[in-house]
Amino acid sequence: MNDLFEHLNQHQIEAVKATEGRIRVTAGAGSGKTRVLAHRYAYLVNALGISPSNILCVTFTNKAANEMKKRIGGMVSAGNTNDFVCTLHGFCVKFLRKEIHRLGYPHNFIVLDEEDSKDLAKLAMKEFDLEANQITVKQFLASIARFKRTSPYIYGFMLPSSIFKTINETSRYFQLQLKSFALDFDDLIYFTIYILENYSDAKAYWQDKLNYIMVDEAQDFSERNWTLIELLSEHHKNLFIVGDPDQSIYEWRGARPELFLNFDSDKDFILEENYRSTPNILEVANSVIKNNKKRIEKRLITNISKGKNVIHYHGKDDADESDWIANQIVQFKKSGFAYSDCAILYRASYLSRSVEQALLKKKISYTVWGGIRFFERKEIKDALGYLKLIAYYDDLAFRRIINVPSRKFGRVSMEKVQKIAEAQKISLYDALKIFNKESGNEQIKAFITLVDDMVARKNSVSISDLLNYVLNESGYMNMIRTDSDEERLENLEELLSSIKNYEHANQDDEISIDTYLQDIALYTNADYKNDESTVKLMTIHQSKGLEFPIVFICGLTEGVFPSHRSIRERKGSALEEERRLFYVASTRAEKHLFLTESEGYNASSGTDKYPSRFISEIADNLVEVEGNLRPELLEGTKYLVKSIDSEIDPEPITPLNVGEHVSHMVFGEGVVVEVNLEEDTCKVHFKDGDRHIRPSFLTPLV
DNA sequence: ATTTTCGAGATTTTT
DNA sequence: TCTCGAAAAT
Repeated sequence: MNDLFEHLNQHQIEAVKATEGRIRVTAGAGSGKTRVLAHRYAYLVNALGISPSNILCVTFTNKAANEMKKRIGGMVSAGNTNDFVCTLHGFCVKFLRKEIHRLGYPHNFIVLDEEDSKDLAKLAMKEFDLEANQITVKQFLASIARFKRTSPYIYGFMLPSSIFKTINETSRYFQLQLKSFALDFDDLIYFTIYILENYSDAKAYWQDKLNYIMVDEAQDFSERNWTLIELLSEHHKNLFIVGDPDQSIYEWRGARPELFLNFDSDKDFILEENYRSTPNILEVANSVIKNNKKRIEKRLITNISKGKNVIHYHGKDDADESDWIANQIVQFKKSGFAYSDCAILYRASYLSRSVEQALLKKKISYTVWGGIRFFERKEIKDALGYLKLIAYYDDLAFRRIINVPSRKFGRVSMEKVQKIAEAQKISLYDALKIFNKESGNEQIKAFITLVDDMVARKNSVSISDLLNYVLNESGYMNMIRTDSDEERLENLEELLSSIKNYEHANQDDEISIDTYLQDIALYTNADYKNDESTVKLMTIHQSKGLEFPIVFICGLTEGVFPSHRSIRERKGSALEEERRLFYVASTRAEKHLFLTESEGYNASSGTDKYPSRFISEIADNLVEVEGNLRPELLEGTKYLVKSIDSEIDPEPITPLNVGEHVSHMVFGEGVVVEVNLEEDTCKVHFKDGDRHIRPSFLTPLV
């Protein structure tokens, strides 16, 4: 039993042993919080005899859940299923499969991912002529989310006329959702809360069942997440939360780190000892994060020896920056590191491109983590669309694949079928059968025969065989093959083999297309593609919770990281979040940390590129500069920061004219040669060349 | 009249 | 790389 505590320090052991009551653990980066959670879980099971079915362990991502399961699996004797080690959304799905019948929904309701929601939104908007010119799909979905947050809409879901007095695009969106019994991510949380609050027997059952609840990354919880978790722990009151406000990087999505700070705890633990990074790296992280005003002071200490300097490389353009990174990796490889020891982190996914090119050139094998997430890939969604159509006659799946591959069934045919479906209140697929009798073509006829055939056989054939057959017979495989799109073909192969794995792993249970689709409903990542011998490329958000011996943070350009959107947001909270993002990124590194950026022209902000303000926030003696970093570039950053800060009021509109003489703080005097009002930039001829500059950065010369 | 193809434009972060 | 709108192809 004691070996359970062997690899823990005193604070960690105390936290693990504090099982009863409301416990809060504030754990800095690299202080071993996952380890504490896993050990606590094992302690509950092995030492106290609690059954895993009475423990809920909530993680933030599916990846983290899998990681946690693996760790726990190594400590808890086999046979103890840990069903409730999952994301909060994952728990809600499990909960709702059992309980949603109370609201008149079938247990096999569909979960909409973001793209599905977008498709639905587009449909609803189109019907009311609200296409992109008025509001974007994103804005429309945001308004739906707002509506769901503020209205008792679940009641309205069941009786749509009672809540929507007028028929509009919003009510239509709800109607479409209801027709497919489809829940989006928000619905999962809200429906669960609704059932717990309104059905006392369900509430009694679940509150009694969940003896112990643990939450990882609790600083990323939204208000509704807290409502739910408090509701679930109301009876036993054993709630153990772990988090780090400095690593809150999801406020844009509704995370409320202050609720973690305000948590009403019986006992508090603080883990400050860092086991991951060298002091050099920690000091860099600390010297940036301390610029945040909204923060509790926390000091990370470490016993690791000093280590190598953090290096800032300044490239002359983004290709140069990427090449430099690739060269460093080659050097590390020569000195005995593996490619998998290296990670390249960036603010936005599009930044991976130039890095990828450089790695390809040097023949360095790499994996882009979740760049395009596996289950969001077109071909995977199409393949699953065929399965969904067979399993549920799902309308959304129908729309997706009816003309893929082409069956001469375009917009006009779709409208006709939709009319039939609407008039008779039947699914689109049933409507297609009626449509087919009147004006169907050969291909549509063959499609119907195929689907009907598959529906008849769906319970007697294995899922993998069925999918394989459908993809071949429908001509989908042929389409991909004639495109000779190797990657898509491989992805489909991978999907098939993952289904085979699934069938193998669950061979004792009764499995069907239905259960399979339900089980993968929340999976957006392909976690099984974990290649040991490749450099990892990922966004900083995706890197959370991971660690690597060697980390490159690239694209550290003002306007990219921090992004110009958060800079523009006047409240400053967005900028503080960017800073926390930098903190997360830099504390991923164990031994070596590299910060890279480059000169050039930034198309999205319409100006030249300057080093990120975060670099200038680092104390001078902490970084070593490589590359030709001209001092005026750092001045440019300072100027950029200052002028945006002073831009509190809407900038005065004094349009510049072509030919006007202007002066710029860094580039000196010049002449305006072009004015672009739409992009709010102008091209100025300076003595050392032409540059695009925002008018507000120029002073007219009299 | 419909469907398909082709080229231009745009990209934060995720359950 | 993917999405969307306009011209070409059926």
